[in-house]
Amino acid sequence: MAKHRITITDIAKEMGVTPSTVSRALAGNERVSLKTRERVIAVAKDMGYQPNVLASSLRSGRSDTIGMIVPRINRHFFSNVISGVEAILNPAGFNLLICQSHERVEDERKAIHSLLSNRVGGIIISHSVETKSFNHYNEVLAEDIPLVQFDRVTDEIGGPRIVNDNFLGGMRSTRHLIKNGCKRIAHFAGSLHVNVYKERFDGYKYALEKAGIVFDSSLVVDNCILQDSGSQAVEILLRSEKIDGVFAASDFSALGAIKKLKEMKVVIPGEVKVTGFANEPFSDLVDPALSSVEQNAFEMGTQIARLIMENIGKESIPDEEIHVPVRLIVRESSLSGNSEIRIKKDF
Amino acid sequence: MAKHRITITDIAKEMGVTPSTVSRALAGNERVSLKTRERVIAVAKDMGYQPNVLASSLRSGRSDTIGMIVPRINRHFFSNVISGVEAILNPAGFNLLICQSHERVEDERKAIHSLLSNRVGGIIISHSVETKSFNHYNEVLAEDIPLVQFDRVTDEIGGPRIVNDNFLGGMRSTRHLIKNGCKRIAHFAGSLHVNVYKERFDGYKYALEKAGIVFDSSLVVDNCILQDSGSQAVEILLRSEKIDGVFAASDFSALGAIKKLKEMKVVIPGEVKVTGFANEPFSDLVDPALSSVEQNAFEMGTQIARLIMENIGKESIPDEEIHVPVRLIVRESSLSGNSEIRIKKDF
DNA sequence: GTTATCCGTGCAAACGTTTGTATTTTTGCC
DNA sequence: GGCAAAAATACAAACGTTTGCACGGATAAC
Repeated sequence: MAKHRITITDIAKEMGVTPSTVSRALAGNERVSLKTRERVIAVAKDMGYQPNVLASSLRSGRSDTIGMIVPRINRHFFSNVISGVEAILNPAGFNLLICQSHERVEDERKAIHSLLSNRVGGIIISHSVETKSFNHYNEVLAEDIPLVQFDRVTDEIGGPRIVNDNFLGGMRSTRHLIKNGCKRIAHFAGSLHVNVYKERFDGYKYALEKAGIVFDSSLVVDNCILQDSGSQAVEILLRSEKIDGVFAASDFSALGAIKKLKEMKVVIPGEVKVTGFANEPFSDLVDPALSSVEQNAFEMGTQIARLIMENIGKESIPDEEIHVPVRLIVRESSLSGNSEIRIKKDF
Repeated sequence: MAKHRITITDIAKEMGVTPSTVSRALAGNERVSLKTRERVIAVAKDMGYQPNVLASSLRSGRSDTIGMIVPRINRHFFSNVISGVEAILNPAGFNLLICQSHERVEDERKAIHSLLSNRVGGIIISHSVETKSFNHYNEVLAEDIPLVQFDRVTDEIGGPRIVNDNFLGGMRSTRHLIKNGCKRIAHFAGSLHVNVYKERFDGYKYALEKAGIVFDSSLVVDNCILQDSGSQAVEILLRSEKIDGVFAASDFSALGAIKKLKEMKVVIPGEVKVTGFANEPFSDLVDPALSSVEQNAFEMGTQIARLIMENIGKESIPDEEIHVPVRLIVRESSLSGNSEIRIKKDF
């Protein structure tokens, strides 16, 4: 029916003023008298006016939409970061346009283009695991719209990066296993060209070194972040090696390991202790409950949002890396009965 | 640096033609010669042209952005529906603007406004649990942009509704429990003003009736979809009632029940059998693994996307309710050792 | 060679805002 | 009451497209 949407021109006509006055009134501009401002707002509400943000951003060159690209939204970590971002952005009048890269660099490239076409005011990104070169970001940087990287980041792109303290998480997990008596700790790593996995690995090595344990590369399984690969890895490892601990860079591979170990009648945590990473919702449901590193996803999101809002309209964006603290959550899968007291120190 | 974004006018000047020709050429319009079309596309690519969708939708009145409102994105079901929607929409050149209502009707209202302001071409919605009146949708209907409801729907709003076969899910779960020997089956329901919970409840009642079991309202716990309420409910019930089965409308309350029952040393499935709903990722991780009703979220998403694309630009949108089949997944939590064969029929 | 037809392109207005500048109205002051 | 200054509003162009219509030139028909 009412195909015609109310515009400021309609309001202007209705009131016998010009669109400019209406526009300024709605924007709260002091140049129009308080009386008129109030009248305009009343009439606008009365007529059911919905501002056209397309026209607005076209004219003003500004946009209240922020683009966000994540590998997948159905991952606990990412969906919580998104919630954190929205918690800050929405009340401030911004919208979030969310894209998934599905871990594919091609989709990531497409998403970038789509966001640029939508003239977003800023872009928030966590790279796909496939992404190794970053020239598709040149356009973003050339347009100088703020680009904030989080979690999966690279220093090949300027601007702020906000990451978990993955090194600390890896170090603490490993140290915790050592304190609980592990001597030969395997590490299920992710792709080591991705910062988060590299840093978890570095933390692992560092903890070993600090404890005087010689690093043994045959205990490291690369590209092992899925449940299946965790199962396979632990099975293969146990054939040739004697291990008494597993620090997995992902809760999923840790889960796979636990399942396989149980199947093999290896006692957890008695014979092998296991820790994971990300504190997925399932980690306290498995038996034994899985120790894991909690990432403060929501808080990370709020920081990202604040960062991008700060940088909108700024000429140059500072290069900085912000670390969000992580927390080791100790559960049954990594406890040796006799050291519970000492572990408390790990929190 | 290059603050100036390339426009079709730039391309036109460069080539010595007019913007209209460029516009038509890029749109693949037959009215411009193939030769020119090819040249335009080449030059556009060469100059790094990014179409301005704001200007485009402003002028054309069409928008390639679809808005979607869900209670929360960090729920397995919803994030998978979203993925399904995107899987169809993105290749077709549409973008998805996702909003969360956080189960609050006020946020839902705000999201609607925001989407309308963004002049989306269509809206996909699953209502918040709080939403009981629907007049905030009048504006959407008045603008006649397609509105597709899914999962949590109401027939107070016209247009297509796409839902799981919740009745069937409830019926099958209950029947399965009955076939496995349960005589007194409790039901943990959600808010009964929400269609999905109402229908699961109806399915439960229907199955009881068909089996000649008298419905007993004291075995129904209202508003019981969270883990904690599941724990409490089972504890309270067992004090006064003798039950041997629980059909929970949510995996979370089923989980709570399982945890509490184990704590109370009640044997599952020996003394009490439990089934849930939604087949959350954790349901096969708990011990005993939880029987649940799988909702085909991704496929539902693809259907929603097709539906909304079909209806864009249409005058009137047909009122229809589409049912997506569900599947009962039987796991340990509801099996009586001696009837495994008969259960197969439930699939 | 004239006229009709068609093809390719140009012209200009429009979408709904915002915003710099101009104009009118009000106010204060002598 | 006249005048300048200040306040309030109007005017008009612009943002980057799309699109109905007009136009010129080539081809075809007679």
